Amino acid sequence: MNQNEVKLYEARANIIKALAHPSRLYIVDMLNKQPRAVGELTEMIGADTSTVSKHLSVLKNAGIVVDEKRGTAVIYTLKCPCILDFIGCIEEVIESNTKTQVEILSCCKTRAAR
Amino acid sequence: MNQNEVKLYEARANIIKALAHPSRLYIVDMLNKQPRAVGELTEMIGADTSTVSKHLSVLKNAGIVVDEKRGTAVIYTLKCPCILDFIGCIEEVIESNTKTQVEILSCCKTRAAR
DNA sequence: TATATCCTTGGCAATATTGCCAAATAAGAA
DNA sequence: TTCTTATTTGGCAATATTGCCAAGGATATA
Repeated sequence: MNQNEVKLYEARANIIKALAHPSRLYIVDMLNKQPRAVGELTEMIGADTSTVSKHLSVLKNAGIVVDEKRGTAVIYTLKCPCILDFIGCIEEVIESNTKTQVEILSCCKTRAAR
Repeated sequence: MNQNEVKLYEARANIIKALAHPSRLYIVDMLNKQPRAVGELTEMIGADTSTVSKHLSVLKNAGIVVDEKRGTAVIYTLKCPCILDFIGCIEEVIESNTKTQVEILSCCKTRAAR
């Protein structure tokens, strides 16, 4: 890896890191349906407001969401809906893993039956 | 978030976490071109063998790659090529962020020129 | 068997992430 | 202005990640 490659992969990793948390993935899913205020998301997630606010700032810094003030509230919106294709791929990996598990289990069953 | 939702988002986050590292993203890119032995990847990355081996085991545990022994070597192969669509999306986010930066800069230039 | 090669694992220190509480800030309402 | 609501920020302890070194398999070759 040369310097430029390192920079490229670091840039990618930084965005992926922003997604690498259950609450933040949940937020992305929720914002895909509609923009939401911090308070709404906080209630849906069931964590401290400050925690959710920090999660949102991680997503914002990564350029995944944008915010907009409306009165005292702050509305967050998903900026790149392609994030969801991404999640489709993750689901494929999960399914593939599950399939592998099932195969392992059925293999053991067969052997035990002999 | 109910219990099942928590489990779902945790499962997704675990796979995304496995991708959230520059060296591991590089490995995924390299394995997309062709399967590789640990030693080859180690040389390409320029880290300690043990470090690369641990990165590979993270990817393997997440179900993103598979390994296969060949003599003393261990060949790793990308299991889910859809991972790359995923990276396409990440590139979109990076480009979008860059665009935003350019806009901010050009805005400042305009003001400075007045 | 001995020896070399390739890879994984254990251990550990440095660093980063997470989530809560408390305090600060922002904006509208009284 | 003062009060209230909505959100962000600072601080901190608990936890997780990272990367090196050293040691431990596993497999081929002499």
